[in-house]
Amino acid sequence: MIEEILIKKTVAALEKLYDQNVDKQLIQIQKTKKEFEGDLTIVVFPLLRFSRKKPEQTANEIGEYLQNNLEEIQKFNVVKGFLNLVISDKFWLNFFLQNQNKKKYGYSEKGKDESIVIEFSSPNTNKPLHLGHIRNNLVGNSIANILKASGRKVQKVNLVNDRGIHICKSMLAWQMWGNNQTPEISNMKGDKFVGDFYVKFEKENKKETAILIERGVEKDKVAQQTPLMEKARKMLVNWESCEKETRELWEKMNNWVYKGFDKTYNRLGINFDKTYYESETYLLGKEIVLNGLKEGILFKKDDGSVWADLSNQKLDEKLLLRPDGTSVYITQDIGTAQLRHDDYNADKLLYVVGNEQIYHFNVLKIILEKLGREWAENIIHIAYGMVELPHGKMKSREGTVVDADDLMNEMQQTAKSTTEELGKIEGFSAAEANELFETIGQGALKYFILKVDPKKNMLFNPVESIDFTGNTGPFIQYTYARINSLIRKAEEKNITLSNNIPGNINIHPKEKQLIKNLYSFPETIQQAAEIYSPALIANYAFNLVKDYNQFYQEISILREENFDLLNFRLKLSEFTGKVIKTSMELLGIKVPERM
RNA sequence: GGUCCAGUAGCUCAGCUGGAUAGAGCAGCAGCCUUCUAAGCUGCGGGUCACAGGUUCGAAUCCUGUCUGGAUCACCA
Repeated sequence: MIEEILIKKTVAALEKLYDQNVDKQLIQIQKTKKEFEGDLTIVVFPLLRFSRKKPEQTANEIGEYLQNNLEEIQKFNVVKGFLNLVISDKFWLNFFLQNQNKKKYGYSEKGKDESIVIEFSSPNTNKPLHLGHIRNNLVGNSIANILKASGRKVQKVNLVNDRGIHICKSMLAWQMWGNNQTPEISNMKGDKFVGDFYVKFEKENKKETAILIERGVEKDKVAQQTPLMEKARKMLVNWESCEKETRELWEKMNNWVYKGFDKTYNRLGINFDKTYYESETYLLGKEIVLNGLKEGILFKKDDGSVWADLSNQKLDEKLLLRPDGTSVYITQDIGTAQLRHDDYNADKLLYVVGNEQIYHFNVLKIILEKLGREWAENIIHIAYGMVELPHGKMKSREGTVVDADDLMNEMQQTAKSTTEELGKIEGFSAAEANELFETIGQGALKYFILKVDPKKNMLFNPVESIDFTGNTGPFIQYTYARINSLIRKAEEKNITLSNNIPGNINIHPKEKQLIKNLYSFPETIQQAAEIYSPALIANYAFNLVKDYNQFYQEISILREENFDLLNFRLKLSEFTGKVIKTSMELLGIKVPERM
């Protein structure tokens, strides 16, 4: 890396010029701002105390030294305390030659010593997937891709919340009001079918709640005391004691849901190396909790419930087992974490889970540590922000939930009408056209979500949010297709590309800008991997594409008569296309050959 | 009330461990297709970086306080 070389040489310069031994941490190198001449800039302010001279003079002296001692430095200029260095064309061309034909340029082995298990998606089997899940899936999947590209060993796992009181609610509702209907008979997607019964339960339970309130029962206790809730709790006890009828119903309904989920996952392009089910891990959690009780780490209350005392950590007490012995969310998470650790013994256990569960993961880590699990410190909660709608949060009760399948359909439809309006599907078969609409629709949706920092809450406006121009997925896809078209045209003209690019060709500023962009791709991937941020990749792709379009618009390629220049520009386009494709792959977005 | 997160252009968002005159896109206005895909390119207007202090040669960035919004503190997950 040129930056590292520069840092070393700058340290040497300070030694030579001022007889000072300077920590390389103090050497600040940044990309030169566009309005100044240069490629890289050294900020000399922090070095003044070593030179004991004015900023301009210090910068000039260091610049002089670097130019004389580094062949990569062609020239330099000084603006205030900024030493702007112009890197020689030869260096950029050299980089270009060495990397243009790499299959997976940008990928590295840097992180190969680290193994990671990443959990994301984690659906409940009582509701269909919605926009919030989409963000979770896209972020999780993309982070997994990025980590892999950075060289780390990655296992993607899903954890299905397939048991618990909430699941019993939809089961109970189906039992009571289902009339033996099935998704097949009602011609519905299985997850939607089951989800409707969950809603039905909540509705009926609300009615019962209202009645109890009328009778004067305390408001905050009512929700737990309705006849329906009692039945649901009883069902959960039955389930945990493996009562046959309950288990059969449970399996039947969950299978409906899985069929539905599979369709959604497929369409989103999401898959996992392993799927955990809480029904298979909660017993382990229970066992760990009971052992903790035996060892006196946990304690039991008079009603038989089991708790962890976290007052030493300035937290409250935390329930781990209900009085009837059934387990709660965190109990199963304890079991799941243990199992996952046993299965993989990974260096890091990542959980992509919404930021509303930050407290939950803090507590989980603390309890695991209390229970003597040293690996608990390897648990990292990647807390992503909520997706908000113009009216605020999504609320199922108010019918403002944006359904995942519906949204994808709408995206495809919008892609279709926009594409047709632009008259871009000449020569496409119906199947090809449909595939293109899907690619563009998915690209728009995925990019829209992934371009924002995962940590932050984001706003999704169903009517306005998704554009196809500007900083969008389709714009990036379009540029890729454009490059492809260019390469095709070159082939039609029987132009044979050559790897041989003379070192003395004149590089246009727009071309250099592009090369610099390509140069920074690998470090961008590393950075994105370190901070778990697909947004970095998205922004990178947008910048790259923007610069390419400027180059494309300003410089003629196929009309260039000098073969070396023609060849170089085509090669540069090809390389750029490859990097666009790779970065979009990291985001889980496909690029079309034509659009 | 405690804890955590956020507040940057009319709107949606970038701005990495402090560095140059705070950037994109959308929306608005004005240009560019007989020439490589106009889902593009060029230009214009648009800002008290919530507010007030502090640290620093230098603060949107770090610290403190205030205001505003959100999350969380469940025998829901």
